[in-house]
Amino acid sequence: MALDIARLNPEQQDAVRTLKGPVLILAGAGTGKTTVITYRFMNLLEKGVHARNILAVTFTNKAAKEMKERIKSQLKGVKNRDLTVSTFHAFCCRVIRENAEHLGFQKNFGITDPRDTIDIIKEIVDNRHLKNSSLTVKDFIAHISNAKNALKTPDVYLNSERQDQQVIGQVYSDYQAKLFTMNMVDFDDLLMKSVQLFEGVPSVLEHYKRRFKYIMVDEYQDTNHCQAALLKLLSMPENNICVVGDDDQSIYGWRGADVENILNFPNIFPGTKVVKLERNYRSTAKILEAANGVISKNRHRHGKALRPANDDGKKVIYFEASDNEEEARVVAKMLRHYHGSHNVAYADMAVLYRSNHLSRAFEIELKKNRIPHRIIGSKAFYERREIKDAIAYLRIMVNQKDDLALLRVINVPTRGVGQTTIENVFAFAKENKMSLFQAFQHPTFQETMSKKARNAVTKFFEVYQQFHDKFKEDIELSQKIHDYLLEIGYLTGLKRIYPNHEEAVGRQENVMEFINAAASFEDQFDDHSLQDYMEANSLLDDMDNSSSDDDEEENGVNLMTVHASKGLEFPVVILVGLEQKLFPHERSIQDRDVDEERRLFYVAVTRAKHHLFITRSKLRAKFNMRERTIPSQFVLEIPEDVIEEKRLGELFRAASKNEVEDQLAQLKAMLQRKQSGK
DNA sequence: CGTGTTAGAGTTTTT
DNA sequence: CTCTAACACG
Repeated sequence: MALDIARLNPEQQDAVRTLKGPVLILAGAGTGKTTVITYRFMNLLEKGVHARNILAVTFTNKAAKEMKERIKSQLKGVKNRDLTVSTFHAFCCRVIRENAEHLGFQKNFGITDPRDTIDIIKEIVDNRHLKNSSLTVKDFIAHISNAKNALKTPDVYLNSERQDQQVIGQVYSDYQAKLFTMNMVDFDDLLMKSVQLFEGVPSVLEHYKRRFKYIMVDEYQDTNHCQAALLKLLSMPENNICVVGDDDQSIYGWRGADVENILNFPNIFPGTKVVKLERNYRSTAKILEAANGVISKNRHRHGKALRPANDDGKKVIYFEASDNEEEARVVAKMLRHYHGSHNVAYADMAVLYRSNHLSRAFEIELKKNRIPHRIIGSKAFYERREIKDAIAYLRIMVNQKDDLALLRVINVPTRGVGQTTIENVFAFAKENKMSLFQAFQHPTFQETMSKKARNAVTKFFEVYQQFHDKFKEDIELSQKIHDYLLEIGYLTGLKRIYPNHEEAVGRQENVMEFINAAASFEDQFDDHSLQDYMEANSLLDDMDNSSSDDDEEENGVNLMTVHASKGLEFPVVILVGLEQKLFPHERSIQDRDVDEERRLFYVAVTRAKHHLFITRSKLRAKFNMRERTIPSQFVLEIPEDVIEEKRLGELFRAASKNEVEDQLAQLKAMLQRKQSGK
């Protein structure tokens, strides 16, 4: 099928047609960025470039998946195996795994979850008696992460003249040592070690350069120093690199993203062709005027304005609730109103908030009103204790050096391995420089254990060994996981861990759901390897909660943070909690970096296609208290002629027929619930 | 060794 | 309010 480039506007065509050399596409929100990047990919294929030689990098799994699907639907001949469209982290993970030996790691290394990092740093702070240092565990973690993003090794800190830097260096270096002995890496390591690998082993770099002759990067404004370095290494000297981004949507500065990467791109890659996409096909003119008006308050921009392709549309509506209960009630009512009177599907509406904890109030209210909804980005499922336990059981199966995982499961359910045994095994492992896994099985150590503990541990490792072999067999992965968790006593043990019958059943269902997720992974990727499944799990991003394929939820209102909404669009957007100290967030005000918050607000506003409804609560619940609030400065920055404040009575016109029917259905549902409840 | 209770602390955003 | 860590008891 020929590519229909003619339907693109001139700037878009220009971007799609420029295939050689460095290209910077400055694409405002809703200007057809994804279309351009996908078309350009396909144009490369059409001009004879092999799919194998193209690398496309995105930030989220969802974006990667979407792009892959768009390409595959247009070009049937492309094989999945040849397409490299992945996130930075997934790509780097692959690179490191393929070259683990160069870094001294075993190929089956694991990826820490953030909780592991906390535990490790805590222990280090303890050992080094840094409890009273001015830096908290959190601070150390942040410093280490920033260091990695900036490609700084522990030595840089250890060699510093400043004492506080040296302390960070010590913790950093201990942390790396600990990860190494556990054969694990963290998120930032994936990126940093890839760069170190490319810099340190030219033949490896050469290999990937030969493979990936054309590179495309989405959301380039969100790259950090490390990622930029990686791309430069890979693309030099031909520099067939095309990056797409929008400096006005740079919202990950706190994570090390450096807007300078996109601002300076033409200087780093001389001869860059710059294409600006400003024509917005998404939103109404009024919504764009609101967005443009607010973002123009920022300095230090590339400078562009969104030009509307659509009609004026409605004004932005602003509402001040007296307290958060009322805010939630009004939002629910508004959703119903749009659904009933404007015929908008619930799935086409989104409730956006600055921080996660605000979601709760709306969740409760929507449940009460029986409005179908889903919360995107709550990793809550994976945070559940029983899921973490199940994962730990699998982690130790993949990587025997994973002390943290073993520690987590050795006594879950309780097997008689108590604190004394744990302390002893730690000491023994340390003395003999071995992993806990080895120590537990060492005859000398086993003699020191109580009979009860010894029997339990022996049984544990017997089952372990049995399944260690079995996992190599080519049987259905989900089946193997199920049997393993059953045999080792975890599935049945849940009843003992949670004496409350109902709770035990609920937890068990969750674990079963987790096992089912493995089945759908198998179907999707035709992959029965436990290691690959675990890797996919670790690299899951919050948008990727496919675990709930509930129809109710799939077709429901979308609740998410503004960060999570980037890249998405909705006919109706409800933006809540627009209060000073909440949005912009208190910390950004202290740090005098309100600009990034303003960009975040800009992102939120530009998600809306037709209707934008903004709320604030005059009283905001905080812990147990209620605090008086001030309207967000951003609301005041919206040009007056495109926003109107409404009072409670003015919000809803006479209810339409649809709406009445809707409410009737809701009443019926409530009645039924009451009856069945009694 | 295992479990239950209580005091205390904490809410930004995430690959 | 909610989640966690420390502690005391059986």
